[in-house]
Amino acid sequence: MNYWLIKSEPNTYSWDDLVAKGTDHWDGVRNYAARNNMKAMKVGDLAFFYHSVKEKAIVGIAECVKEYYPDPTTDDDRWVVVDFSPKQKLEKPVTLEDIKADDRLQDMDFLRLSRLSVQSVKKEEFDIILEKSQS
DNA sequence: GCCAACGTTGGC
DNA sequence: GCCAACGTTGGC
Repeated sequence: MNYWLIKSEPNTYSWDDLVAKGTDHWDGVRNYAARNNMKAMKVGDLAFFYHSVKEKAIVGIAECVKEYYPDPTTDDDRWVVVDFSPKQKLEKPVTLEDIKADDRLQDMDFLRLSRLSVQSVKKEEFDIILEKSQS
């Protein structure tokens, strides 16, 4: 079981959009590092859903329900998508500020590689953030 | 709205 | 295959 973080601008695609759809593919990734992460995802893996730009907060947890397959939105066979379903909404969003303020989370890819749209999260980091969402 | 970071493109 | 130019993302 692995943990991930996926980012989206809520204006383009929000947590509520995923909830409304039930299950949806995560398309539009055009970055090799992000794609490689998607290829590594397994069914049952969990991903934080982060709203960038305006909210700058993790708002929910999505579960990978289908492993990677070719991106239906392009003919270019380099790109793939995975399917997600909403798993649970966080009681309280965990903001970028919250993450920056926690000494234990300073090494996250999230802080170092702010532009990577699909990134991996360590189990310890996942647990810490989950804990923050409940306090 | 600005600008830094960084990934991608394209000329050589 | 290198590297400069360019475009995009996303925090501030």
